[in-house]
Amino acid sequence: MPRNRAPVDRTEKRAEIVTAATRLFVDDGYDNTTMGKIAAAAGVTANTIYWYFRDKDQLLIGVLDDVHAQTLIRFTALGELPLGDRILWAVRELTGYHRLVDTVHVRKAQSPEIDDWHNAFHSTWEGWLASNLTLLGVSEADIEPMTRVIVFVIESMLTHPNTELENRATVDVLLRMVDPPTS
Amino acid sequence: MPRNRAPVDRTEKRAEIVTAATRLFVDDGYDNTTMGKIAAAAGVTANTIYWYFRDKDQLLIGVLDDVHAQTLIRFTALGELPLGDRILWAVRELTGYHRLVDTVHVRKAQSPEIDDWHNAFHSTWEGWLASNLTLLGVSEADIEPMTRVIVFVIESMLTHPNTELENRATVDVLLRMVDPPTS
DNA sequence: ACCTGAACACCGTTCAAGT
DNA sequence: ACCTGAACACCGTTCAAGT
Repeated sequence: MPRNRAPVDRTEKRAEIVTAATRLFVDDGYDNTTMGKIAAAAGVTANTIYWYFRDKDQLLIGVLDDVHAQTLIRFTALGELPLGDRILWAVRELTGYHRLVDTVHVRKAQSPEIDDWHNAFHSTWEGWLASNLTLLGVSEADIEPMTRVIVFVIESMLTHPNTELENRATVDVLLRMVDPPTS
Repeated sequence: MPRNRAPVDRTEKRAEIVTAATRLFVDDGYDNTTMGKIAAAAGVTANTIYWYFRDKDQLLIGVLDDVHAQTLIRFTALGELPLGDRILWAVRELTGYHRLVDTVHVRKAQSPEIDDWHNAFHSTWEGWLASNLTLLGVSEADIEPMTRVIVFVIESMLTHPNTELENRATVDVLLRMVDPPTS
């Protein structure tokens, strides 16, 4: 019996649970998804999930990490694009996950781990945006508030779905903050 | 026995339940607040609440209507102020209700009535903002997306608490969209 | 009309017991 | 180490019964 047999199985089983939970959290929402449904979709019983995750919130973090990692990979694979196009790409890519966004905002008040995850999420994207704004010549003092505004608008665009045309218009007026039209 | 005795009592009892629910939803969150706790705080048993509200979501709507109505009254009582100051006032006033905001965003997917309430809320404030932007000379085509951006940022400011100084800076750069600095 | 005690169906989580 | 059946505590909601 090879020494890495068990660990590999464990990783695979964990991944199956995360995959099942992701689909259910995304489609039906966190509250409507019972541990029993997730377990059934992963081919185990509800209490087995607790061998892999401390509780339902830790499973949520597993889902968030997975979704975020995959999004980061695709985001990095994007070629050079103007800031507005990158933002629209991210909105298009993440709109399907709007229920996860709302759930994180509710549950970060209950779970320190989800609060940490949420803070790290904001740090990651605010850091990326800040360096972009610097490159675009935004003054030092404006970087922080502008970064906040842009992240806020992106998050809200996810949770308040609009048409592609409306999103384009939203991002256009938003970036006029950064790069005012030379009238 | 006066004919309006019962209706008056009913209104008062309903108000007591709403008051109790408001405090608990705001302080502890919707999920952590059981019907039993609300009932105890209002001096009844849990099932009595169902005589006044169809279910927990309808009680949430009762709470939202109450909080929103009171906020509207205070908002109207505000004197003439620049747009930025009015926005900061609203943020200051509503920050304490950030858990309600997040809860509405999660539950509007489950309850058509809460979805309706949320849409009406956005309509009210986007309408008010749109007329303000028109007065400030914003072009017809920009009104709608700018209104969206401002409402999005206000909502996110509530759910991502910052210092008063940070909020001031956020609103300043935000309104540069509306009124670009004459450089 | 209004209120209650008791019950129902369900859910997240635990635990003793198996392999 | 991994998994399960059974149980526990709890919750939103219902209902028959009272006044």
